[in-house]
Amino acid sequence: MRRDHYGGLIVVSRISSFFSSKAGNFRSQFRLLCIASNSFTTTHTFSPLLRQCIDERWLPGIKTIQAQMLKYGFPIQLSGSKLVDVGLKCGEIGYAREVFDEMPERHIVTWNSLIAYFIKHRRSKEAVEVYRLMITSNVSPDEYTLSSVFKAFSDLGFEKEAQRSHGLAVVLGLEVSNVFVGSALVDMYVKFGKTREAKLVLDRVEEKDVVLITALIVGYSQKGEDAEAVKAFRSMLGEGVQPNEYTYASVLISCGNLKNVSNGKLIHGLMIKSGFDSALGSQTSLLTMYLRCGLVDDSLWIFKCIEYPNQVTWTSLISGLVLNGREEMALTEFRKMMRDSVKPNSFTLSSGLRGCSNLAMFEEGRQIHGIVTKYGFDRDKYAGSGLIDLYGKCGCSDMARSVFDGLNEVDVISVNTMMYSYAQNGLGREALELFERMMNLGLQANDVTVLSVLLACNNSGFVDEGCEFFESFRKGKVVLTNDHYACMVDMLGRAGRLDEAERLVNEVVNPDLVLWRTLLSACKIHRNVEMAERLKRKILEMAPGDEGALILMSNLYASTGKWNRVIEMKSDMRGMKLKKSPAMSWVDVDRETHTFMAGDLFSHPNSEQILETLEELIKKAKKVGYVEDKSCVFQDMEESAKERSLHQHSEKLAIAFAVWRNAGGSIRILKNLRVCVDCHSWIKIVSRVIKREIICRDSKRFHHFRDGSCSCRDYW
DNA sequence: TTAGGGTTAG
Repeated sequence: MRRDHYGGLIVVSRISSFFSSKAGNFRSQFRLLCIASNSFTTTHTFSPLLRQCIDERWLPGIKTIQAQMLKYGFPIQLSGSKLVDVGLKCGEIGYAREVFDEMPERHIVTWNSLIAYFIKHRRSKEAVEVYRLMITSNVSPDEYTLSSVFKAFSDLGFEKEAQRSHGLAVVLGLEVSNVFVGSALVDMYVKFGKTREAKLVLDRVEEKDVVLITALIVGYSQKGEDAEAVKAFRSMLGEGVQPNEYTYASVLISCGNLKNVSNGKLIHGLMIKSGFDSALGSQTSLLTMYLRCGLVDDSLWIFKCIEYPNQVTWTSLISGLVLNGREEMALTEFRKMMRDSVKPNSFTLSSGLRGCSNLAMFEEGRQIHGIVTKYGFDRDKYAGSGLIDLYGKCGCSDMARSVFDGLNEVDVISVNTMMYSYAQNGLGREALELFERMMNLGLQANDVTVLSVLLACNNSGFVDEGCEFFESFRKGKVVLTNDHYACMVDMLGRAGRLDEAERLVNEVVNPDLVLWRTLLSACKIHRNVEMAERLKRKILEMAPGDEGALILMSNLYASTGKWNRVIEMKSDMRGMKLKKSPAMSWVDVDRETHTFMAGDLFSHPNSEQILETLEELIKKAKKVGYVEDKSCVFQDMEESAKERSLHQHSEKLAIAFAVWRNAGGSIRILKNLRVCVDCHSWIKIVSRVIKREIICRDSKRFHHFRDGSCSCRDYW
């Protein structure tokens, strides 16, 4: 390059030829010029270069020129707006802010750009600070400012300030005339949970568009005002506004919550027609809708059509399958997701864990715990609650507690889960201590809290305490449901306070079958035939042929020796084609689940060994005092046959199998019905004989058998 | 040169 005192101009002309060239080329030439030429000495040289750098939003170039200009003492007369703009676009917020702060006057666009940058990067506090500075500098915000800043207010929960700015938007006429401002306001009120206000804003906006209406639908959907969401969707169609993938995504969730398949299918059709059925977000909602409506097959078909399911899609599938009682399939899908290298998040993990806890799959759950740890969700409240639930439902309250103590945030749900775990495992005192702590923390109790407290009292036999709690809950904020009453009825009923229990049922506005059946089962325990018959009539009026009631009656007649009535009941049941569901037990040995059915002695491949071991165990148990309790046999048969029938209960078979396989550790049994008195006393003795803990989860609660006694203290 | 909405959970 030629250097003379005209050098600057020569450089300029050369540079001009670079203007049309591509960015990369320009930049490398620029660097060369910086190194090779000391001709950057006139403003003529700087200006075009600077313009090019700005056009290319190339901050390092700008900075170099600025440094040069400073070096040669040229005044910097640059447009601050441009520099801020370039700074923001290059992500150099420090630089942009520096320039911004030095500007004596700022264009409104510059204010807006800075606010928008902070909001985009979720730095709401700084956005609001700039906005406040704007107001105190007497710069009037415009539609761009307001449509941005409302998001920051909702993010920070600044309701009062938000209302003042809303007032400003009204004064400026922007609330009505600018749909961006309107949408931002709707979105903000939705995030504050104020759908009524959001709707009022929407109604005032002159020209409604898809985003505005969708924001409101989202609000309704997220707040559980699902019927309103569907209504808003309909009126949107009526007004001729075309929904898009976001709209479909939200309204479908509401259809799912309403279990309104017909609407859901209609909307599915609209989606296909308008071509929005291939967007992942709306596909995921479609999947969720079908799952919440219980149409598992349809949802699997939808899932199959999704080419690249993401984390959310997988989670939706897994949680939906668990919701529909398809835990095994949910876990298979969970494993498939991991194989496809899609990372789970805390939602996914908690869904997977719930699948395990429903089936008390301890080993499988432990493996997911490993994944929870691997991805760093150990202290997360969602995954954590899943773990607490798992360990609670597997009978390991200690492990549940250690997860609970490690959480980085305790909320109502995690405390509830922990309390419920204690309650199920008969650790009532621990549950109540936690309840007290929760009150001290100022956490608001909800319906699950109330249920956990009552269940804790029920399962631990704290009847008087339970009644006291119940009375105070009645005066509290939580609306009591039939479930709460059922728990109390069970508690009073089991304690033999049948009249009180019946009075309580009569106090309920809409007593359901569960309540009456609970009372009936208390009659069975206390062998109150007269009251039971009265209740049976009532239940059969409500639900002719109710299986639960008939079985309870038949067992009650059997336990009071009224065999003729038993035969009558059984033939009635046969007439109605009702069959008692078979008693089943499941036991996990070496990560495999084995199923046993009462009375089924031959279908297991190891039947011979199982029966041998069982005989051995019964013999040993008898030596230390086990005597069959034949009152548990609800069939009229000879005494020896009764004994045989008792020996064939599914949990006895399952335990014998586990003992034969001699896998270490505790024996974990899951049962579909409740444990009978005979098995209960037998297992107590066996736990001492074999010196192993046996944990049995029946349909209602846990029994931890250890060294001859059970955690339920024989009260269940 | 500046602006708005979604899908998964206990």
